[in-house]
Amino acid sequence: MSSESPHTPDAPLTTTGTRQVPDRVSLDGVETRWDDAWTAQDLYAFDRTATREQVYSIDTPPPTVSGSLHVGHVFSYTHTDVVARFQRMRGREVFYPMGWDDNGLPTERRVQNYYGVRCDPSLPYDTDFTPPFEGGEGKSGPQVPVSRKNFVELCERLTVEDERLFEALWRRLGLSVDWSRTYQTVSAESRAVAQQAFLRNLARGEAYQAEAPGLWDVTFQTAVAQAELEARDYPGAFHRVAFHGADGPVYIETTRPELLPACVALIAHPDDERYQHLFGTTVRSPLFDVEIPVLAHTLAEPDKGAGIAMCCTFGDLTDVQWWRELQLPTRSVVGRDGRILRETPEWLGSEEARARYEELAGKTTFSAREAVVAGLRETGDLDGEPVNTQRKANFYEKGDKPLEIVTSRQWYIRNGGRDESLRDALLARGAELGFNPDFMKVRYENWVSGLNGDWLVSRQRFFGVPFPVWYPLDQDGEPLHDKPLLPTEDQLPIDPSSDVPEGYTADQRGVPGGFVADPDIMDTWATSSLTPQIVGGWRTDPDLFSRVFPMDLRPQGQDIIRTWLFSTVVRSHLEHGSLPWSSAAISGWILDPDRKKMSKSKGNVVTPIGLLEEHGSDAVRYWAASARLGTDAAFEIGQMKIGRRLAIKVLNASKFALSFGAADEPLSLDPALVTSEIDRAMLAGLADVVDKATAALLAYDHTRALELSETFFWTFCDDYLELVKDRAYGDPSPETVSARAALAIALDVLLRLFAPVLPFATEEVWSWWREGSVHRAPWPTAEPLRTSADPAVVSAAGSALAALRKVKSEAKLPLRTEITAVELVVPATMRPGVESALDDIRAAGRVTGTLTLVDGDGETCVARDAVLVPPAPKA
RNA sequence: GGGCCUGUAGCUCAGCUGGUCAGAGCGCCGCGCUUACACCGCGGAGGUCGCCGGUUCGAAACCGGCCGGGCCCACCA
Repeated sequence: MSSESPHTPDAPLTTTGTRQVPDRVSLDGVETRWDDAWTAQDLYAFDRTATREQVYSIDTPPPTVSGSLHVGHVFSYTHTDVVARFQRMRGREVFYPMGWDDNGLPTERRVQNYYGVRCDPSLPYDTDFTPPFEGGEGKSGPQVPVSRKNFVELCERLTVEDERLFEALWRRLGLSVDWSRTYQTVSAESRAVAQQAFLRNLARGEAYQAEAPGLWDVTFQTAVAQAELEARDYPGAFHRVAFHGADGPVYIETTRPELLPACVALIAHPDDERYQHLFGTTVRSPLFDVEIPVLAHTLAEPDKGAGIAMCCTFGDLTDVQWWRELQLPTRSVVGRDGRILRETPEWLGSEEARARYEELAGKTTFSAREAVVAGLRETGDLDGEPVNTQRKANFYEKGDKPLEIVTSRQWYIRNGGRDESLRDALLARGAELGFNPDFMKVRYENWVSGLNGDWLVSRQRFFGVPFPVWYPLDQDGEPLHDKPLLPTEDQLPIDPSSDVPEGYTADQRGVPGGFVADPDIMDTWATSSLTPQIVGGWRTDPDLFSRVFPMDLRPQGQDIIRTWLFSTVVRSHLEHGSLPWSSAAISGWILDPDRKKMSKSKGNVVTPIGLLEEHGSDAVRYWAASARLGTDAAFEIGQMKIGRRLAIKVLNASKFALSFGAADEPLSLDPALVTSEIDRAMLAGLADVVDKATAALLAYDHTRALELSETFFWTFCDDYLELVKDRAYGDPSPETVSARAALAIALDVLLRLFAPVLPFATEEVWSWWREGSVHRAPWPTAEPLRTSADPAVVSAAGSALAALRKVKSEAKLPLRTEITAVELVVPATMRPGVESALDDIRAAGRVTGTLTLVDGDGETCVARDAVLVPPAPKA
């Protein structure tokens, strides 16, 4: 438990013991070694006695387990882990769980194929069910129907294996998740939370049922919500069709002639001169001979098509609006299977029309269109030939056929789409939420402002969280939808298709006077929108919930702001009257080298585990941490190599800095021992870095923090370390002690600065000379490092050293070449710094003779008239 | 059509609210096994800061327009 690792922010900087630095350092095997150690220590376990003020809670996105993790996941989850580690070191008790999303279409399909089963909610639960096979791929063979409960059990069985692999990857990546706190979106607890939240929405009138036209996917045979729409190009053709008016034909243009029998009006703009004389009159439709009114509505656009539109029930969302606002009749002809309804409608105007219809009945819209067009040709009502066009059609994001609009009974949750005051309240929530980067906020605002209806939460699928609702059946066996039977909260979760409502017996299911289950399941976002409640124990552990909610951070991708982020805000607003979290961190995409979004399409997929094995986890994390939030990043192996180099440099520089003095002699971290000017200047510079890096991390700018630390570190290695190493080697004198203490203090701080990004390398070094874990060590503060010295002393001395090195480099001589005499031209601003570090400069530059300082006015030091004595060739 | 982001050395990117910058790393060229590191070190070359105007004493940075890239909404007659 965490109590073993004190992490007070004010821990003294004076502890140390003996050192055990390996002769050869390496990153090989650090990932598994430290993951094992951290697990054994329960290093990242959440201490639930912490108060809300002490806690930093993260609403981690649950990855879909039936897919596979890709580089983009590694990228964005690293961002979150950097935040988690930083906050933990700052002394916050970090609540960092991991969820698995196993509730959705991808899992449903995978289970079907893997076990050769198909969910049929009407079946009873079979306690001894054994699937026909395991490990199936593809869709071969018949599928055995099983009850929903059996299906869910199979799902849970299969996903356990996926989850194990996912966890192994996350552990190797070094995510500091509390692995005792995982959740599944399909678990009983998740289902119970989803059902309870729904029942509360229902009780407060925020959830309601309505029979209304809505977008419908004919392949999946389910209703689809606005947030799941995708507009895609779809080939179509304009057909110019004649309606028969009293004064001759009225031509309209349509891309959906098969909807002709569903036509309820012709509509033109009220100001359109061409149609003034027709408003208020009627025409008759071709082929089907129905009397159709000609009406005016401002939504009709005079420059589109013929300027007068055929309104059908329903061709598109504009039709729905006209139908509603002009109170038009309903004449549906497309069924839920996407085919023309088999029953011949009664509104058709003649025997001939009925015959025409019967030819269409049962056909797909595509075939029906061909038949209607043929009919129009025959009667001469098609003017000219169809003109091909590219139009946009709405698709379900997972579907491949354009959506139809059909009337159905569905559940909705209010989200401001039809209610201005709720919309304003949700916009205010968005304004209250700290988006990182902040421009992501406008995506939220645009989406909420553009909502045109409430949130459709019911889906006509089988696998998912069922609505906890039954309906009584009247004496005719018809369900009474307005008198739902509901379970109590303590009965949850329930499956209405196998559980029985209070006051009924199982044999009354489906019989007149009995009851029937609501057949639908909830939208996957209806569960996902409750991740804070699921993981925080809202239903079963109010004490925990009060300590973690409202949470601190929601990390996620920008593509699901309109879905996951928004729906979570809606649920929290309705249930708790607050935001679900105070901040959101939005990660960008990973682009492949061609600047395309890295997708799962073959060719540009790199398996994450392969990356981690090849480059090391710290290296991959470094690449991820080098990209700002909200910005797309290139998949760059080069950046990982730089990260690996940095991690190895940390190892080597640390080994060196710890090598001075006897290994069994404690190293002091007391700043009071640091007396030499350049040492004090180095620490002063480090103090600035600590301040700026801390501020950057608090602002969710991990990139800037890393850059600051890294830049300092390389200068520290290349200049400072070179300058002081001779002094540090010496016999203990105040100057030697100063150098050693400064090195130890700087190392101690640098390791902690790098710990969030390079958890393995820093922990490795920490273990050589410190107790406990660097990841529970306090985040460094600037105060103990602050001195009166000017950080510029280090750069001045560095410039002087560079000048001496350059002389040797240009003479093509080794750096250990001695300089017996040299003039150093020093800019006035650097003079004090160079003078104060002169002994170190001489030592590092191997200046054994005279070194004369001359005033100069450049920006760097320049060495001239150097007398070089090359080292004797090696024997 | 509306909105957001973006265009800086061959590559990946820094350049915070206009006045040391034209920068870093990679790559490239040259040199060097220096008692931490050759999974390294040192030195060097490389750019009209997309284009055109404007504001200003001064713009890569601010404003307008254009061009190019990415994304989100709207567009189904």
